Amino acid sequence: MGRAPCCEKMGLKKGPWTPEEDQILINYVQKFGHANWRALPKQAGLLRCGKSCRLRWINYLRPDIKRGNFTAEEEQTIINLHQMLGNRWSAIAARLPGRTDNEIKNVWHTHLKKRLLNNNNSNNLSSSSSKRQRIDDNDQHPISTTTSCSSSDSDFSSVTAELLHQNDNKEIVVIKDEEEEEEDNSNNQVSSSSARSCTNIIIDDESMIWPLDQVVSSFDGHDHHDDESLLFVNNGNDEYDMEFWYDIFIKAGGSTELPEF
DNA sequence: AAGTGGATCAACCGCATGGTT
DNA sequence: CAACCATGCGGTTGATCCACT
Repeated sequence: MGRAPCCEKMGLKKGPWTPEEDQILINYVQKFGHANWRALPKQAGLLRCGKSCRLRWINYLRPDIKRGNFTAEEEQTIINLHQMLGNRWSAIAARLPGRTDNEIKNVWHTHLKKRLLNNNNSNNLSSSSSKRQRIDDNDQHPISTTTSCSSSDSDFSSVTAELLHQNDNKEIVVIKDEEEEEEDNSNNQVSSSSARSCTNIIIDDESMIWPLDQVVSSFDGHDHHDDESLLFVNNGNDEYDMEFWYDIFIKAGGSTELPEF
């Protein structure tokens, strides 16, 4: 579709912002707001494209931006949220007041990712089966700990969500619905509308379907053959709404159960 | 002091998405 | 319904800093 070319006009400035430019942008936004980023630079007298102005404002000039290093609590929150949401930096930033998606993304790539890698290197898991190997092929930093939560939300009564394993863009979440445990669990169908109908199904990043018992036991070393669990993998393509899982996690007070790394 | 390489982070780029005409 | 437009998002880049040799 017709995507508007950005900064197509010659003469628009690029690169680092000067204090003067910052001040012009701040003054303009404080006076007139930023209803139209595209028109803003022209009206404010800036030789920048609207996109650049927006980014500068959002990531640096906004009055509610928090400055300084991330606290240990913030870092742990990022780690937990990344487990639940993957690389959804804006979603993570929305839950960290004063922090921007760009900042969080940078912190993740420069600090947290490495820290997890180091910790996991000293905590290596040995692969034991071909199916396990298949899943771990792209797994650069598996997290061997388990994060659990439960929810008493009326819509999802007695739901327990357990993050079994996470790697780059894949989360494996076991959902135990006590109400549905008594229902038929032979339903081997995948539904994009609700993971509750994904009984005993796992989808990996190539949309392959694996038997629940083989996959789960390969991760935690236990036989889940009789589990009436729902196994769910987010493959990072937005087929499933990880916000849903995050909400369950938060409602259950999951943030207090931080995995040890 | 100069050179080098890794770490950091602000900014850019391209694509996706949703709203409007 | 299609085309257009504005904005948001995530990945990537490149300038700068800093420690080390």
